[in-house]
Amino acid sequence: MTQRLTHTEENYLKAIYKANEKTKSAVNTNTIAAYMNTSAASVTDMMKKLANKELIIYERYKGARLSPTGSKTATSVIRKHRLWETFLVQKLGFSWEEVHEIAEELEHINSDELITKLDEYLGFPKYDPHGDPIPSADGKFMLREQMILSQLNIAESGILVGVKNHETSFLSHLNKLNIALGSSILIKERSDFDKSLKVSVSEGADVVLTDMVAKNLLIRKS
Amino acid sequence: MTQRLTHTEENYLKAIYKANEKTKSAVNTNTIAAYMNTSAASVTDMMKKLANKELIIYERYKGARLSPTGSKTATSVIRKHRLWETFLVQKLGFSWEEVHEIAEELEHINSDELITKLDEYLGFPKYDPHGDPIPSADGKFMLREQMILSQLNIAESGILVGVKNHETSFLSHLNKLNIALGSSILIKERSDFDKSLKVSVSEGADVVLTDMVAKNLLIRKS
DNA sequence: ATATATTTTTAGACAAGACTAAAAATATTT
DNA sequence: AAATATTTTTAGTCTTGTCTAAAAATATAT
Repeated sequence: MTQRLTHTEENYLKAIYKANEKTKSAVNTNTIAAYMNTSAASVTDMMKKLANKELIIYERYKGARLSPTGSKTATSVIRKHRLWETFLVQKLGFSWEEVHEIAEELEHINSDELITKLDEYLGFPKYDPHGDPIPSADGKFMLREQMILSQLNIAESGILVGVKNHETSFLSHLNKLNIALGSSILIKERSDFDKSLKVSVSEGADVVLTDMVAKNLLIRKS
Repeated sequence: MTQRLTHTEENYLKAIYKANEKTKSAVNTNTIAAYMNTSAASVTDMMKKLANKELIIYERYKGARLSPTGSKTATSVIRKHRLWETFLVQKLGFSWEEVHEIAEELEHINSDELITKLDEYLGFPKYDPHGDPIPSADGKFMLREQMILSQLNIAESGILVGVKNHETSFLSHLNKLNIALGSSILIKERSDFDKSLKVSVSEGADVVLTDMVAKNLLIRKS
């Protein structure tokens, strides 16, 4: 008896889910407000509604955490988002920095059958175009061994499997550097001064990555 | 400078467009209320809002008609609906009676680029899975020569190019009779009593169609 | 052409999701 | 531990889209 939720309710659940991934404990009102780009007062209002619907466990002044139902809903929305992003890139030819906004709308389309068929059509992908894991229908994520590029030593190399930052500007920056999912990155030098790296990408020309960039690249050691 | 509209506003515009297709003149409040499955009072409220935004021309007690902008918006929503229906059937393998509801949601996704790419991906289809014409980006419909099956005489035949009724029950009925878009239908007998037809479908076994069914089948004479 | 019926609009309310400003609770300093 | 700062909640409004009941306009029938 999954109740039908509004887009806004679904987005709040997603925000709590994502905030909780990082902090682990109950999520603050202000944190949610930042995620949702709204006021703390609005968040409090919504927390009461979601608690009433038993989607979250909420205690005044203590923050919120997802109930089992709420968690299921949140992962289902994330699943839909990531499957749609995969569709947009793999089938329609969008670039990875163009798909987030559109998927933000598509993720709220309400049809289990649609998602089942889309998943099949895409060949049951396990990762989306940014390398994020796509949860299965029952909410399980396929985990993988990964580390941050900055943790590699000189002469070590890795395959890019994901990015931590999804901003258009960051992704476009990677495009310009010819860095994409699957690229092989070999560390050649590290500056003692600012930790910037000289790397070669897929056996090609050398490029310089600031530490800020390197910290946002997830690789599998190779 | 196309303003961003709510789903509801878009649905009202679509309703006015469709009602106007039939009646040609300004559309009554009650007619719109029936299309939207809401009260006349709500319609009046919305008419004021849409008139304020210059999407319709509205006169109290006289009804509404679309402005050029309103008409453009309505056709764009219809274009999106029909492209998505085509996607659902051709790519995801849905049956023609399953796609309307899902497309009712998808038609409100807001991205011109998405629709351009989807159109291309589908091979620029001119008709959707029910045989309805898909308007081009500039709002033009591809018309075709067609007539209603009931107008055929004995021994004449036609190719099914569209259906006038989109209800699930009607479409499932056609499925059972093995009638689909492209089927060739040959009239063999007509009952004087109730106008029911004995026809053969694509050179196959004979089936009986009630007049109610025959009136909803659009064919190209063959 | 007057009475009756129908259609449409107005008036007043409500729920959802948001806001601002002020009050209350909790955290952090000194 | 008192004073100050921060966070969170409450109170009161607003907008959107809806509703019902009553009033006004238009259409139909006698």
